[in-house]
Amino acid sequence: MSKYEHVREQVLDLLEPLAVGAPIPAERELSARLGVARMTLRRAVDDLVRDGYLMRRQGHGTFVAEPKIAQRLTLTSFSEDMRQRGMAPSSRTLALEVSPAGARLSRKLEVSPPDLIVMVRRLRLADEAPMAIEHLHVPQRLVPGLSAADLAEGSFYDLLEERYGLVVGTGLQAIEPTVTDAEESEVLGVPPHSPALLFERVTRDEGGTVVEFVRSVYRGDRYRITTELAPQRVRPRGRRS
Amino acid sequence: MSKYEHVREQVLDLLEPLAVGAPIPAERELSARLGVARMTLRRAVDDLVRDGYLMRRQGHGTFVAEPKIAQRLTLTSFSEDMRQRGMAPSSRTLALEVSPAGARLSRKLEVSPPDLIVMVRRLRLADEAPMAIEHLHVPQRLVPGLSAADLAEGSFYDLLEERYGLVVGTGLQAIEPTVTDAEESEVLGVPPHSPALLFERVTRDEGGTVVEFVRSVYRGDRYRITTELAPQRVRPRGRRS
DNA sequence: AAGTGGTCTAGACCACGGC
DNA sequence: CCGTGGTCTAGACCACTTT
Repeated sequence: MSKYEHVREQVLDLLEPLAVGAPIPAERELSARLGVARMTLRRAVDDLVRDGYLMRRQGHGTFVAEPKIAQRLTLTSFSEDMRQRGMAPSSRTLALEVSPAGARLSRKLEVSPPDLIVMVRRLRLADEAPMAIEHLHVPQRLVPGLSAADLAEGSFYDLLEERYGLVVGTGLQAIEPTVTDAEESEVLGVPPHSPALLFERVTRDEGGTVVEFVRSVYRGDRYRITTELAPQRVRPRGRRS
Repeated sequence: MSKYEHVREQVLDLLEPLAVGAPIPAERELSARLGVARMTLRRAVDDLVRDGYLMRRQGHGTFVAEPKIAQRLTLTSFSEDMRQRGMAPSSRTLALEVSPAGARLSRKLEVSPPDLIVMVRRLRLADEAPMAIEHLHVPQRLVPGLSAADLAEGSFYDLLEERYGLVVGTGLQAIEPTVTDAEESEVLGVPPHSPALLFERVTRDEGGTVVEFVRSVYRGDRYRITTELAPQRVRPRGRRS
């Protein structure tokens, strides 16, 4: 772990017991206390400010920020997402089968069409009420021995890391509006043709290998996306390809 | 303009003629050439990497990145958003009226209920085809003399800055799925009850004053959100309020 | 071994806010 | 005025990749 990451953890520990709005020690003092250069401390604090833990006021000080109203759109599992929203996540596996990828899936997963894919259909619940239907696709080669029981509890990403050594790196996600079809309405317990959000996500590990393709339908009446927007700083411009 | 911002502009100029994948000069050389410390150059390059213009490979070099597949969810105007998507934005004002804020709007805009609000209903087009309906609400005090003609062309944010000296700072946006009602379907030219995205945004200037509340309905068949997701680095934890 | 980006330092000066 | 965060410097060493 780099020094500034370590400092970030220390500052998190320091601000934890503080009330919202309370100041943390001045940068010069804190860097001395932690035994690092001020630049190193600032790098850590920069991160915490970006993540909404702290707020700076020039010429005044650095303060504990309001608890995040809006979490950033970040690469997180359903489980973690729900916990951040203050709900208890759970899951019910509706189907699990293994079959060849085929044309469309093989492109998404960057494998050969005949390669075997584990396909899982899961109902996702928050506080015991249906929240989303998830279609998960993972190349079988990456997760040998994966069973329905493995998916019953806990985060899939944690499982990937702990059992298979796959650390999630980046993801590309598309979001569009849709309405539920008859089957989705039934499973989610909403009227037919209810507004819903369709998520499609391709996730890669740290090495760039595609580890999953997920297609999820979220109930529109229970799920909304809230984001805090920053102004874009860089002037827009065209670029050659 | 700070030095590193100036450096960022210079680096942008430098990489503009380069093809995707081409390397830019090494950091030590480039910082010398631009007459700044390496740390200052790095701060500028950090920004450009975060914004997807450049890509670093440790021990190898820094390279011109692929044109962004996914723009970040950033505080940008409709005009800019459409240009980034490669379409030509335009606008048609459907209605403009001034009336008291009332209970709900006064909360959103953080003004008194009797305060006058400029309310604008606009059809937003991309490549001459309807894309969204926008309901814009701005306290009249902030934009005296605003007329429908002002909104016909150009970005509203540019207008705010140039004529009224209001620089957009942060925004809080909520996104949820919906279906078009009869009137929206008519104006947007889509079948009734088509999937659509509902955006609600509250925007503040740099001083924290609310400058606008916008409620927009986007066609689901023409508009999708694509985001690149980064793993969350900071451990999640509870915090007192 | 040489060259690259990644991190860290100790210090300087500037800009801003409150007293 | 003083203390705060904001920026910038010149140099050092580390980690990684390629030759």
